[in-house]
Amino acid sequence: MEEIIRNTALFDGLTNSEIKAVVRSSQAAKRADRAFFFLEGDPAERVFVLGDGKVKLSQVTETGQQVILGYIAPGKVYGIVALLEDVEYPVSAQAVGTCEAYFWTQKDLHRLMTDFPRITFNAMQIMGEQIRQFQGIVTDLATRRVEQRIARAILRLARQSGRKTEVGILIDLPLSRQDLAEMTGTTLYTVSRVLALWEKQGLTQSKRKQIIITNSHGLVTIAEDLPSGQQPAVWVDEEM
Amino acid sequence: MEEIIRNTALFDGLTNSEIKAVVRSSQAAKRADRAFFFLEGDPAERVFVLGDGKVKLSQVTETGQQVILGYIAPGKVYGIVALLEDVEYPVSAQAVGTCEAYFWTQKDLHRLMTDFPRITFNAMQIMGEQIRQFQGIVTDLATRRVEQRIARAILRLARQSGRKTEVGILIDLPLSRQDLAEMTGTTLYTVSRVLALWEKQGLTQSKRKQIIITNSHGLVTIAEDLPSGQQPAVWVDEEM
DNA sequence: CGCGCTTTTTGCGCTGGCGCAAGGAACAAT
DNA sequence: ATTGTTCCTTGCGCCAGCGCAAAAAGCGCG
Repeated sequence: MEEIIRNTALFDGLTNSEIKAVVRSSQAAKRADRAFFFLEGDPAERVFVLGDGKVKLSQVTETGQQVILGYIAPGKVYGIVALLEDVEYPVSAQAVGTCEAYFWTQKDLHRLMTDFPRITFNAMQIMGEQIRQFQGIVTDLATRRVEQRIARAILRLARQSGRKTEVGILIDLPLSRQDLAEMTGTTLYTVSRVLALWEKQGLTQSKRKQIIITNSHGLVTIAEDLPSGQQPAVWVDEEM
Repeated sequence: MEEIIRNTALFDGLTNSEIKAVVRSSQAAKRADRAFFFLEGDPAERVFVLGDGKVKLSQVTETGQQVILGYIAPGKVYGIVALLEDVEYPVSAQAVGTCEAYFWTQKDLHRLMTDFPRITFNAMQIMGEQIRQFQGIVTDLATRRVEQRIARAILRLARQSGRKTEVGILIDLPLSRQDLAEMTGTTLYTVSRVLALWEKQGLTQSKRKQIIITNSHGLVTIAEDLPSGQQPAVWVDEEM
């Protein structure tokens, strides 16, 4: 547990004794599958670091459509907006499978930040990272066609939750067609059809809530919209 | 000029003497129409506050398609990622008309931030704001149909660059159909047709690179996809 | 005022992707 | 095994939005 906290970007660069202080003011939170850590619109007062499991971040529109903004892997921070004053969580955070997390209240973290300014620096770094990521997603949604968006979403997931197997890179998440549709602004029907096509082309293998990339090269070709047969930039390290 | 800097969110809550120190380390930058303050991919080493004019933030895909991520109004901060170490600007910032801005180097700002921690706090606040905004745009792009997205983009612009006139709320930006298309992930043709329709319905009046909202109520109805005739939430204050 | 450039409009044909509906497959619980 | 539930597939019809092309309208400049 101290291990997780020590290796989190939020507490990067702290000394052992500083980490101790951080650990001391931490609290633990467990969630069963599908339980929420917080809901969109809740007053944001806790910053979380995921210990074990996966967490889904999503928004829901007035018409009830869900949008998945991303998944959190162990060691990653979520709910970081709780550092700011008087804000609400802009997304909901839901456990995907049983989860263990650590959290700090706004008050505790403010104290830690004054004691150890490095944390403030780290927090800004994380927020900057997020801004960049969302800007990229906006550009994706605005310019790419559906097949490309799906390819890019899968590659993004592979980079953060990919696990190498004999067959290929397994997306280590229970990821339904519906989920993928909600990440890419399309429908489960279209996702299903695209995955069926890719299976035929030998790019992926997919089962119920599971996807394996069997030819990342080929998938990258689609993701970058190359006229096929070109050298793609590195997206997923083949030798993970 | 001190006036602008004093009223910027980044320097909110500083005392007069502190503002003086901030002003002392500031530098001025002017740009002609269409000139760039920085390009996507440039090493990020300056944080800007716009004094006069308008600035467009955009990304370009490998295939050359431009995406407009937003416009900056006077008094607003841009390039704030330059606070972080070793990053590149994720967007380009281009002058729309002649612009005057003030900027601080990363080094200067780090010093100011240690001297006046309030600046750090403000910076985080701004970044949090941006994260929320982009998350909202992602959800828009993923779930709304074109007409709705255009309505929402225009209302967003109205809130930050709207000017009340006798006819209605003028979007105080030279905004072409193409620009609006690049903000909403559609084509200039579709934007043109939508604006023509709205003109007929009395919702907007549009000329070359200019849009006036003549019935914000009606526009909001579209933006929120209400079955028409319902009470919309407040989007743009009619009594601006 | 006339020329050239940029922006806008609109007709037209086309298609990518939507979404219903129905059936099948995988999993969980008893 | 049986039943219920959730998830996935696929045929089919449809239409929102794309994008070419060509013309019109504005604007700046000499």
